[in-house]
Amino acid sequence: MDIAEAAGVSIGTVSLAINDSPLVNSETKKKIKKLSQEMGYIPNEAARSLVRKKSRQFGVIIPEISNYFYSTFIKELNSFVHSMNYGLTISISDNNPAQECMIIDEMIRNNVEGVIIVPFNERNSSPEYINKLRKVGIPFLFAVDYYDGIDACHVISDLETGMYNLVKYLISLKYTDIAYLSGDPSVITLKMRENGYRRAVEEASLQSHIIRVRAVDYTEACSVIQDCIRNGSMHRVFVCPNDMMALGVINTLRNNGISVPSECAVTGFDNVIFSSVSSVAITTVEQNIKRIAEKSFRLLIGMLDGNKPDRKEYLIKTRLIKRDSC
Amino acid sequence: MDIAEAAGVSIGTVSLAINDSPLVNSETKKKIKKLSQEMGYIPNEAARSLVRKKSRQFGVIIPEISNYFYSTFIKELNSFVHSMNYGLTISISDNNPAQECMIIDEMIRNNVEGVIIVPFNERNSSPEYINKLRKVGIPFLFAVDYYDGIDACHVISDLETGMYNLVKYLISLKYTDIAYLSGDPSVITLKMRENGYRRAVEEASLQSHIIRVRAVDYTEACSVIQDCIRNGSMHRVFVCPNDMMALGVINTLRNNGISVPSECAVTGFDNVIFSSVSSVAITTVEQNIKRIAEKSFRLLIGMLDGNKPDRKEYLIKTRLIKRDSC
DNA sequence: TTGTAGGCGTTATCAA
DNA sequence: TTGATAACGCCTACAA
Repeated sequence: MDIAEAAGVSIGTVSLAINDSPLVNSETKKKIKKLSQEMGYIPNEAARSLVRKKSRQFGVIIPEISNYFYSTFIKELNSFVHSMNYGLTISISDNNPAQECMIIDEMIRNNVEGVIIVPFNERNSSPEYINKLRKVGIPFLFAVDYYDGIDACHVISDLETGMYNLVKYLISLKYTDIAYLSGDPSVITLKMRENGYRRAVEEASLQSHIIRVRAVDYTEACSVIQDCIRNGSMHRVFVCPNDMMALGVINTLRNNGISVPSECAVTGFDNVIFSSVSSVAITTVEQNIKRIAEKSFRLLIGMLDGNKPDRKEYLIKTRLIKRDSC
Repeated sequence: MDIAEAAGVSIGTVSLAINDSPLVNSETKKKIKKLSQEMGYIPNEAARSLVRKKSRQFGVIIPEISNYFYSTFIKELNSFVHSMNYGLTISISDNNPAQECMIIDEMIRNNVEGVIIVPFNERNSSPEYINKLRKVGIPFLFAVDYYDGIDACHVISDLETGMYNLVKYLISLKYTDIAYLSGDPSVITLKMRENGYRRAVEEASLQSHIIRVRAVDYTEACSVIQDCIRNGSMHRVFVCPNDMMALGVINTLRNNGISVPSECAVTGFDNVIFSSVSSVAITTVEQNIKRIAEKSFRLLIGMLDGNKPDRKEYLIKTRLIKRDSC
């Protein structure tokens, strides 16, 4: 550390000054800070974290990054983490358990102080590798979704109530023939939505129409609706578990000369950007991504201070957004 | 290191074994590996990088993450980096020079071995803080865009040729009244597109119609087209510098009863997902994001081995995607 | 208020 | 083929 000799003090004093210790004379401190500035000194984080046994880094794992929902989550989380003077290590599992396992190891190697895991959207039959985090004493939790069988808390949207309210709203609009495009119900977040639909429809003593789709995406939505049109098995409303599917439904309907919403109503879910960008503004349910990020972060920070979360499940309120597609 | 005593060997031998050194007896190695597995040993990266002076980490800076273009770039880059057994530190500048400056410091502190900078989309009047990287000897380059005045190479799409080819294609379709929605020409990547438009139109001796917009986004596109309709200053084709704007134009036209493409043609740029998701499939120009990521990465890897890039500018070919909006 | 010295977990250089 | 030991750069007692 050449600043030491340049300033004519010992290396220990420099360290104290750099870290703003009150022990060091303010004159000396000023001199050292000025010098270190001039010499472009930048401390070595590896050495620091080695001796302090703290990295001031959090880790977050997401299934994919080129997905507006996840990337927005990252954006929000990133700003919370930075506002507390922590760094955020972002890792992408690519919907792959093996990858996720590797990432966990990586995080441990790098001494992150806490991990937020956003599970991928497929069944993960054996996520027990996640327990490695507990073994080495790194606090962690799930956000947006969770894996069954891991003892950790999770922060997710109250999807069931969200969908329930949406369908209730449809019913209040006097719709009675309401179909739901549902994916694999073994995926928790899809199951929750489906439950909301079911509950609302049953309460109103309406017939439930669940159309199973193989994948909850745009293309699949298009082809399913194409089929419905061919078969004449149309419904007055198509409720979709996400906005991309709603968009697919709308585009397919319109391309077949069926007008939305006058002949056929459609709703989405998530309120990702496309909602406002569609040819007809889509009625949808907004997930409060920022709030999920914030809550996860606060819980994690709390766990660092030894505060165990007081529940296993934290549900974040959703918001019904009424637009023009129904 | 408790593995050492458990295995009855010295700590140095354990280190060798863990790192698969051929110096150590294969029996011993096997025993040590087995033990370290059982004991759940995970090496401390901070200590490692401290002594090796290598972090096996690259850094990438992007302006925002909840943007399909950037997040796709990250996705591609991430997989290249991981395939070479490096880690990728992803940082978000949030379109903020001060933030970008802090990130650079952070990367230096963390000893990353190379940095890829994706500049933000506004003028950066004094990006000289980036030169700190050079001072400490960390190789870096620009991708997707670049800042003037920094001596580094950049890997970007050949946007000018891309736009030129698109407009030539329009001309070959016998369109003659072609307007261009252009943003701030002091932004390099917008300027390049505009130049392409100009060149094609001039070569064909057509009148050029450049409509300046304040921001190159969806809302602005909508309001500009709304104005055109009001003023009766319509054109036969609206060429947009990106797909979101094209979507805005199309939706506004259709909502005003103007059919696309029969009355009015529209084109986009970038080929982000929306292109195929619009009510009418948008003719656009694809940027080869994967190729940009790959080339940037290869150059950076090369620089680690002391290979100076042989040029300052690397242009990646774009691809014209003919669809239904014209 | 400042200097000295030990140690964080690992690798690398010798010597054995 | 292995063991001992000195770094790596920084922080932190404790001593001065």
